[in-house]
Amino acid sequence: MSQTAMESAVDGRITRAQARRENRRALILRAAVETFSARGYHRTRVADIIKAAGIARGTFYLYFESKNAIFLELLETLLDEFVSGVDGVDISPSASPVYEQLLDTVRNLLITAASNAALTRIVFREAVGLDDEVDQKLSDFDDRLHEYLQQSLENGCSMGLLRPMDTGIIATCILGSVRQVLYRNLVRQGGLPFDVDHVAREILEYNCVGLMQARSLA
Amino acid sequence: MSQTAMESAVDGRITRAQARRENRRALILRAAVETFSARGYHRTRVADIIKAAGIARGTFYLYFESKNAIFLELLETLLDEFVSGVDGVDISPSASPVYEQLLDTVRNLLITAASNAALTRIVFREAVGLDDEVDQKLSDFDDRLHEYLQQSLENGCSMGLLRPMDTGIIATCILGSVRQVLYRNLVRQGGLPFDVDHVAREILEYNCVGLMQARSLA
Amino acid sequence: MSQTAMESAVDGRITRAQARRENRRALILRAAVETFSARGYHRTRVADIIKAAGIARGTFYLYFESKNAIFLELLETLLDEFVSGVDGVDISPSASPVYEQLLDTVRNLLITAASNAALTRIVFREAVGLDDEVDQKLSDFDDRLHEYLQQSLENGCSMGLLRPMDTGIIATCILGSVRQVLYRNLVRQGGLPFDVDHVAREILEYNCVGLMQARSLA
Amino acid sequence: MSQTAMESAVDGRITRAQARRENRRALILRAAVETFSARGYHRTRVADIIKAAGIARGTFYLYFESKNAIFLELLETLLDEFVSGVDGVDISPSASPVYEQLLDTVRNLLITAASNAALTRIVFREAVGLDDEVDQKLSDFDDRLHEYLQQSLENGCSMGLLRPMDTGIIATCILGSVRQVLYRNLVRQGGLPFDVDHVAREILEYNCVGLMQARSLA
DNA sequence: TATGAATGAGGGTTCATTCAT
DNA sequence: TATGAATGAACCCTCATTCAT
Repeated sequence: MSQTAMESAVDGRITRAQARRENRRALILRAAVETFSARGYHRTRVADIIKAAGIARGTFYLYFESKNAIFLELLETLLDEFVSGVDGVDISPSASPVYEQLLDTVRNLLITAASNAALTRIVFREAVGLDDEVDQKLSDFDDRLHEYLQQSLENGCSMGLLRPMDTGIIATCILGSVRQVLYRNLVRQGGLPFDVDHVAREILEYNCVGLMQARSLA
Repeated sequence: MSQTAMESAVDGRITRAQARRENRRALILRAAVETFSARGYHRTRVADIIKAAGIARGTFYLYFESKNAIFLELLETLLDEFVSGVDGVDISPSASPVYEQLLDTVRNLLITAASNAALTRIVFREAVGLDDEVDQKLSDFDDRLHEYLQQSLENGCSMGLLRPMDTGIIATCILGSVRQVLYRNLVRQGGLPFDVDHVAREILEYNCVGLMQARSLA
Repeated sequence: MSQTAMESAVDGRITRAQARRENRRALILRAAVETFSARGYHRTRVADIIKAAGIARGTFYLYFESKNAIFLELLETLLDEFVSGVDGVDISPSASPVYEQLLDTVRNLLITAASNAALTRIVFREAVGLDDEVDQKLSDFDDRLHEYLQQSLENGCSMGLLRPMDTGIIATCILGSVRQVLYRNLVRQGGLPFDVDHVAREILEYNCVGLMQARSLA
Repeated sequence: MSQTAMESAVDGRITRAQARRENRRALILRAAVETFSARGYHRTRVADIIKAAGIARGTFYLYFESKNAIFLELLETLLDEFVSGVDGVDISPSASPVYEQLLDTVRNLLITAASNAALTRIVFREAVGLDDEVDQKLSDFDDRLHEYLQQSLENGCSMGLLRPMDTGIIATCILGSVRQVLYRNLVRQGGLPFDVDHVAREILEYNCVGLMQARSLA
């Protein structure tokens, strides 16, 4: 056997081992998602996760440093997915209108949440207040969305597309309206599938024109 | 000493004892609010509360059945205050306009939250997922507000004051927008005082007319 | 008022105060008997006793040093009554036959037990193993009865009235047979009244016929 | 390694693990017997048992649900041993005489007690009054023995072997006589070994001679 | 790597007793 | 003397993490 062949054999072995390891990690992560989602962080014991994953106690700690660590990883994964669905606002002439971009963002958030229902449920249920690191991550995520929204709003205002407003407060309102809809659909209604498009349109309509009857001459 | 005098003396003693007891309860409740607010429910040990209250271990259990019970009582107190600020919608001709009533409700929620900052912080931070009873109470509260809002919206629609909409979703949006503002002001910004009136107006404006510049020809 | 009169007045006051005190003690003792009897020593809390007696917590400790002390006093009372029912064996010609004396003793034990049902129940249920002092008192009582019986048996043997036997073991048997009957009647059967005479005769028949020299002509 | 070899290796591992577990359980049970026997149930803390067993706190709960559970198991073990020594009465012509069967039963009880001295001591000292489940178990045991004895007595009476009697009371007497002898030998005399055969014969002599039909020429 | 028995810090609750009124 | 609020030592049990196999 040539050295090259040997190397690649070794590589193959390593690769296969790594794949095995990744599969195992994924297995445990899935089990953790289910368990955390069903029982909440504090009521979930490591024993529950390993039972759901069908692994031994010690094995858990070969893949994750602690119960807190696996939760943190799940949280990061979800937030990353959310963030990746939020594109920066493009105000170049060739770009789609700002409100179209906002619509896309809302839709992305809804879709991400819907396809990560269990995970989202955990975060909404009780990620806040767990520990300082978790709190920080959520705060950062919130801040990031908030800043993005506020910037978008300010751009819209200065371009005359949006009415004058306290962009800090309104950005918070927008975030909250979306967040609450997610919460109600995922946590409260037991994760039943919902009409993403309809919901997104309602949210957008609500955000753009508010509640009142169109004022012809306002 | 006449019998009447004796009786009132006894009454006095009873009243004083009751007052003492109430004071004591209040003392412990205050200590609990501080501790829960600062450290969160799970990281708060009974030891922390009694240290903050300056009482002995056993004394705590003289006034509250358990750590969970005192939390539940705090939660109820807060939710009751919130609920009491939400009046039913009055659509009689002599009543103020529906949007005025909504404005009052928003203001009331903001004020209640601001004057119970620590308590509100606890509820927002981690009341959800604590235990089934707490979850139920919070859900009920949410549902109550949601129903009230949805009913108001439907009234507004049928009276032609509001545009047609999916009142279920929009009620959720409204709730979320207010909730998020509270969260940001109380939890994130460390409870710094904020301009309730300004915030309420912004929220209302946001809810009523949305984000967009007035559409002259819609 | 003469000095003598005053003194006797004072005496009267003292006497009346003492009477009051004794009544109070008796009240608490009765309450303790009921509670201990119903729930057992360990499951009885001081709170139960004072509730049954209708007195305040602190009052209890004005009359008894501790929960253990009141139990000890009850125990002593009962054992004293039992002991007083056991007369020394009289073998003088003018005395009634030994087996008559034994019969009386058994009857006395039964009667004492029946008229102190609750108290006896406590002692049978769990006086043993409570603490060293209680154990000692019970052991002493047991020893005393045992010795008395053994002596009686030896007398009977040496007088040719009883068959030869290991008086130590047999004394124990006799004690046990009586004890078990009490236990069954008082503890197990809920303290329903029982026919003392019938039971005593059966016990005696059981014991005596077994112990006596063969009855050639019965 | 052949599949069969592998399987047996696995079996071996499982068996060894089970054996280890059983040993461990037995170790803790022994420690518990010692501690309960020496200090009594209530004065025994779980800390005492684990110190005696040389294990950690948590380990205890790996093998037993609670302090109460381990006591219950000890109790059951002992009562089972006692019960297994009590054979049903056989009145067929080929069977040994009824009184021989009773003799065996007494002997068995004595032997079981003697070889489980510490355990028996606990049960005698304070099993009664511990909790409802324990009480029930002891009552059931008592009832079982009592019924067995009463049935035996009735058989003996109807066969003309025994004199007429109140079999309920007399069964109680017999039980008590044996019980008291056990108590005296195991609890009071510190568990010093005793001459089982001699004691059994004395008990039997005491019981049988008393129960039998009058012996005309004995 | 996989296992699961062992660990022990941690925390909630009870209840006999004390003491200021 | 009577009260009952206050005390705090005592003790059971859980569960995240470690480690020998």
